[in-house]
Amino acid sequence: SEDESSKGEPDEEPLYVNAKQYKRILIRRQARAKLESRIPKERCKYLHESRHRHAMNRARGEGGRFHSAQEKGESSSDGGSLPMAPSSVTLSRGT
Amino acid sequence: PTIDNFWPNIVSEVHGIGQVDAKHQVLPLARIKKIMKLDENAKMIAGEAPLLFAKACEYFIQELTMHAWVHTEESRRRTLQRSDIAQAIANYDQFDFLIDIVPREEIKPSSAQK
Amino acid sequence: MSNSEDSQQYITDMMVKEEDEASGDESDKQDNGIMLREQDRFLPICNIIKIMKVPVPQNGKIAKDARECIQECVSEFISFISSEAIERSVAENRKTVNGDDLIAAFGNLGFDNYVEPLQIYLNKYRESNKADRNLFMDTNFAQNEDGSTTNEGAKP
DNA sequence: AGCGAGATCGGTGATTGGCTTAGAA
DNA sequence: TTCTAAGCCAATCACCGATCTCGCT
Repeated sequence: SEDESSKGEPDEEPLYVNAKQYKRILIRRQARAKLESRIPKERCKYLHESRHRHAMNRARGEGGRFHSAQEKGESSSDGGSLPMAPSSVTLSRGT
Repeated sequence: PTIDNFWPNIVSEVHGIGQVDAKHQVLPLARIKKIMKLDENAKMIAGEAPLLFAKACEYFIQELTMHAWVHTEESRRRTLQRSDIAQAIANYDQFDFLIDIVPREEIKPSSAQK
Repeated sequence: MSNSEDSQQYITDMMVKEEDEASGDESDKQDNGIMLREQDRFLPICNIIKIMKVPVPQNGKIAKDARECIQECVSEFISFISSEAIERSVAENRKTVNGDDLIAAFGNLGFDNYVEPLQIYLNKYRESNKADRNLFMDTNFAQNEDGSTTNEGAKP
């Protein structure tokens, strides 16, 4: 029950492709093969180390969301660390 | 907003443009040019080429996503996933050039195939 | 000094040059030239997502796999059309790929739907550039000897 | 003349993860 | 039902666009 028609190409086409694209598909296949050695086989977890660290160090709300303005310094002797009690608290996002 | 009205809407949209706003494109022109230069035959590239591609890529992304979403709905899902795109590519011969990028076997089982 | 390199990335950002692969080889090693990063091969994922959300209903979701799939498809789209357009420019002994090469490539590869809107867009872009150039050169002379103002709507 | 590659620069939006829960399975 | 994974926030900094010089046609 398998019958990939034969040849030995990377991915076998379903017998017919768009006639206007066929030749270019083959040319592109060769071009990509030349580039293949320079392409990492898998995607990185993140693109930039600095941005990763920035995201990790950012102030976050209770729901894991990024939150604005957690003070940079942290030398407050005050025990209350909550930014302020707003009139309304975390609102669940209705979808 | 249907597939049949997609290109007619695009055409009337371009007519509505007064002056082409080269800045503030949705897609970065420098990145498009960089991708074009990956071709070993590429020598010089006119400034208008990345601009045309920026527009064309918007159309392409919208059209492919729109075709894929049809299959998302057919499967009674609300999350578009990779297999929907594979289906969309298999069902429209203008997407044949993506056959190596998203091979046929990526189509999830028990789905019709034209 | 505080720059600690992590194992996943290749090189930070300074000292990255660009590829230039010479010739003559199809066997893959590990680094035949310089490794390409995702930023070199793909358009930003954020911009892709924004465009994908347009034809999808407001409450619809998009899987991560699907975003990255479209991202790869777009790059192949660019390379596919470019390849055809470049070949046409070479065939006409030009060193520069221009918009007409691209539009011809769209037509030849079966993307007939793209031709009309892109042609209109290209014409408007060239007109805008000419208009801006003339305005800049003239600056003070608001003289219109030409009068062939093919402009349509003025932009307030 | 005009037009594009390459380098430099400064301004800015893409990148980014923890928690909730929609929704795939 | 179980439990994976998409959306949600906004601050930094890599990259994009603007601008220049220098080359080509």
